[in-house]
Order: sequence, then C-alpha cells, then structure tokens
Amino acid sequence: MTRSSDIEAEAFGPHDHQACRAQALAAVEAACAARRLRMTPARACVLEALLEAHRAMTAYELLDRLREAGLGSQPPVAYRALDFLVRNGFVHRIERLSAFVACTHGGSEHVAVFLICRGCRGVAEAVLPQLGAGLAASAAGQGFSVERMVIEGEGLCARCREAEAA
Amino acid sequence: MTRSSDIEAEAFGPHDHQACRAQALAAVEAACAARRLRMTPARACVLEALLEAHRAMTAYELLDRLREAGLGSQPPVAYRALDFLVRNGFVHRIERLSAFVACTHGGSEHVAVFLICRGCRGVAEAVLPQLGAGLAASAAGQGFSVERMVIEGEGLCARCREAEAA
DNA sequence: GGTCATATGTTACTTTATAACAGATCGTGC
DNA sequence: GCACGATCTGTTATAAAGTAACATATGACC
Repeated sequence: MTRSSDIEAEAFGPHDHQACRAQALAAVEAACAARRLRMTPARACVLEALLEAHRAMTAYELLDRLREAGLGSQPPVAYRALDFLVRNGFVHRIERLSAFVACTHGGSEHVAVFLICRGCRGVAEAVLPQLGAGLAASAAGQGFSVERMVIEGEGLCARCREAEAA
Repeated sequence: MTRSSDIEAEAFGPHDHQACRAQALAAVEAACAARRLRMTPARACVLEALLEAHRAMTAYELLDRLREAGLGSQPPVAYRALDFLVRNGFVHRIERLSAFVACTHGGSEHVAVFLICRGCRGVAEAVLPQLGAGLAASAAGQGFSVERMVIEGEGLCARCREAEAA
C-alpha cells in the first residue's frame, strides 16, 4: 500500500501490474459480496478491460470488448455496465476525456484527484482527503452543498514529455 | 472586488448583475485591445449571451443565439467562437456539463474552481491560487507536468436545496 | 494594392449518450 | 415449486456534442 496523502504517479511508472489488478479485483468482489451487488458477465467484462488497460477507455472502446466477448453490441449495454460500476465506486468517469478508468482505491466513496497524460492517456489516481473536505466546507459556508467533486489535471507524464522533446 | 481566496457563491445570490456584466465586458475589451485580439460579431454574441445568462450554456444553445442574430447556423460557428473565448481565458468550459460559462476573473490565466448547481445550472467561480499551485507541485514531484487543471464541485445551491426539500 | 494570416460559411460526418419498451432472470416469501 | 417484484438484458431509434475538410472572405501590414 502506497501513501495516499500525496499524488502517486505509479500508473506512469513501472509497477506490479498483475498484482495491482488482482488486488483491485479482489476488493471489488469483496464489496459486491458485502453489499449484495450483482457482478454480471457484462459488468465483469468492462471492469476487467479497464483493469487490464490501466488507462482511460471510452464507452465505445469498452463496447467493442463486450461485442468480442459476445455480451452485447449496442451502446446501452456498455453504458449500463458503466453506470453500475461508477455508481458503486469501482470505476471513475474522467470528465475531461469522456472516458472511464478503474478505481485503484477500493470502491468506497472518496474524492479522487486524477492526473491525465494527454500523450498515453494513462491516468494516475490519488486520494487527498483534506482537499475534498476543505473545498466542500468552503462551499458549504456559502450555502452550497457539494455532492460530487471532480479534480483533474491534464498534462504530460515524464515518459511522454521525453518522447515529445525528442 | 470580492475576496478571491475563498469560494464566493455570488452567482447564486442577489448581486448587481448589470454591473458584473459590464465589468466583465470591459475587462474583455481591454484585454482584446492590449493583446491585439479581434472581437468579431460572432464572438461578441456568444460572450454576451453567456454574460447575460450567468449560467452554463451548451454550444448548441449558443448556436441558437447566433442563428437568431443572423450570425451563422452551423455548429462550427459556435465552436470556433468558443474556442477563441476559451483560449484567451474569457470563457471557461465546464467539463461536467459539456457547457460553457463566462469568466468572472478578468481573462488572465488562472486555475479556477467551479461550483455547479444541478438545479438551476448556475455556476460560481472562485480562484484559489494556492490550491492549483499545490496540486501542480505535488504532481511535478512525480515527473508529471500539469498544463491544465479542472476543479468542479457539483451539488445544490441554497435556493435549489430549499426548492427540492419543498 | 499585394499578400499572408486570420476569420467565416458550409457540407458532411464522427463520437458520445439516452429514451423507451419488450423480454429474461434473480431473490424472496409463501 | 412457484408467484411476485425488482433488477438486468436486448434492441430500435434518436438526441446531443464535436470535428474534418475545403472554399471564400476579410483584415493588417508592408
């Protein structure tokens, strides 16, 4: 387990991807069991594709996977699976990309910060509890109740910056 | 001039809208003069519609205004005007809504925080310099260079929360 | 007044997302 | 076991958001 109080860009560096995938999958399975959620074939297919890719994928890219797996070929199939996964905190929607990425922080509710590389489309997720809380409190002081927070930084990861310079 | 180190939800409360509009317009005009930018009829129409509405509007809503004004009826007309206004910091894109809102902080580059009311679609903008800088620095520590930062809180303003409770 | 950069007009198209409704399946209580 | 309500799936159709490409026009500057 890495520190989560600072931004980690592991997604952009070498890491034990097999392990991070297995761990995320186990966390989701445990959450489904605990909360009586149904991890159906279509939902599992979408989640696995995202864990495998470790980058943001669009609904239509995911629909291709579903089609290949014989699990449906129309947009609502993908959007419904994504809706379930996002609602339950297993996947995050990246607004900036109109795309989706698997959550690497275990599925409970949390405010996440995303670093999005415009080169490789990789996405690093960090959880900065004090940040979300501070913003929500500041907004509440004005009578505004924040229900959802989107924090996304777009730029270049170290590798892509080198590649672009070359 | 209000404090900009904390979130202001003026957009959701009573304020001198006429003055805030005029002030924003003057700032944009000054910036155009200083930077040799061309404020053409289509661009002005879009900006004025946004200043007038004081809420997020989609590209197609703005295109309707352009059409009414006889300034074009095809999507690229609206998108080009918006591209100019966003590039120059006069308008912000609200990712969460795929929509646009006039900037209330004078057009220079800045990291803005938006509070988006899902009831009335009103948008309050705040500038929290230390926040953007902190995030960028944290990311830079990981070799990631942030070029653009998106911070959006979605929820309910005081008025809409009351209306919903009723 | 030529010319280069910028802005406009238009056609056609891609990508992203949802509404609506019929049918299948699951879990629960009897 | 089976009726039931809730949830999930399959499908058609369409809405909404955004862009590529190319021709034409306008402005700024020498």
